[in-house]
Amino acid sequence: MHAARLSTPDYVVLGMVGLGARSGYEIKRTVELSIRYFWTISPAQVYPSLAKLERDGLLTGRDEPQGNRRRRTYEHTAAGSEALRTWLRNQEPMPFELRDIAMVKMFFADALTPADAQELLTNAKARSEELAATLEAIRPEADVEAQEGNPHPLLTLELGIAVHKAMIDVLDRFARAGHRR
Amino acid sequence: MHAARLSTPDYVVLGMVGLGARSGYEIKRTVELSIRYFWTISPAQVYPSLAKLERDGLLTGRDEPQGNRRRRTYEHTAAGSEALRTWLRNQEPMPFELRDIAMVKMFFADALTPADAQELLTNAKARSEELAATLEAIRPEADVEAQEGNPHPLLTLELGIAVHKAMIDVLDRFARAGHRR
DNA sequence: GGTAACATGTAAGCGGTTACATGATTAG
DNA sequence: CTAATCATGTAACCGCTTACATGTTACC
Repeated sequence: MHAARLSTPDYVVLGMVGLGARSGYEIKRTVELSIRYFWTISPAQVYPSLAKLERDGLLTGRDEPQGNRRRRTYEHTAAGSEALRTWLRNQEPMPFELRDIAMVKMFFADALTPADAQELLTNAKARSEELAATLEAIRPEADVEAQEGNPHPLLTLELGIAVHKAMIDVLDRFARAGHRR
Repeated sequence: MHAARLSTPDYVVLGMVGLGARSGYEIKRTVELSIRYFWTISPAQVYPSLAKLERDGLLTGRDEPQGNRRRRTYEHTAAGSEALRTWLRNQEPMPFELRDIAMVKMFFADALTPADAQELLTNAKARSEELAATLEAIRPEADVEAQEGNPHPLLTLELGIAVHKAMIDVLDRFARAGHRR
């Protein structure tokens, strides 16, 4: 029950249980449906994390098999809710970490012929357009959730959309400025 | 001399040599001054990577000590330039990978009191403002480089600035919309 | 009867960082 | 004299992913 320091993935698991994801499987699926564009998590992290959080007294688990299919569900303890809030309030440094191969390639694009460089930028723009469209597609659900009193998933969704629209704008302006030459 | 497949950090090293960074130390420093906001690299990667690229015949190294201070400098071979261009042209999938604790925290902010949630968003906004300002500060150098015929570092710089300005906008609109309540 | 989804877990490996180790030169 | 910068490297560790292993239930 004594708390080894929790990692960010642990807090993601804790947070998802707080939002109603009950089993490990559901946590993983919910991550895919929501925060996938700024955080990912694999089953090999989720299950050990749940076990650890339960050992530390931040979650209570109970077996809730569906027929013969096993299933373990979790809920916050009081300590678990408090640990999540403490982490959210805690003003640790939050470096903006982006590892983007497309940006790296664009940075080095001078090594290419103008035509090849242009193609690279076109691909990057297409990628952002696809991502923005994908995010727009889930906006209705986030809207509903916002009207039900939790506007923050909509906020992060809008941040994602805005980021990609901004990138599209810059790439468009650059192309029009005629750096192709 | 036979090529084990190169990783992205290897191509970053190769690309930096192409842009004129000569020693391992200089490569590391140049990364810090330029692409740090979308790619990082540590000395423990740079030196083995240089050795590998030389073994593979993509770089030629020569010892160029400065006084008694040792120093090994590198240049592209023809195969090295070609390998870089091939990689830049190659249309591998380039997933947009962002791991951002601030976004995660904002996503879960509903677990906080409105006042604490607002503070979280204020911090996120401040972070983007600082980053945008830092990037703006190096714009003059990128402008000069663009006028000298390599506009791509300026492009990636502008992408970074635009991304953070977009985030600031969304966070401002959200705050004004009065979700604090 | 087969595929997809539900469900949980482990083992091995990889990519990367941190910390360490060493030493020369320059600027204050 | 001392701190910062230049310069190169290794060893240990860690977080995370991939691949594997197993079994159930729902749907076509």
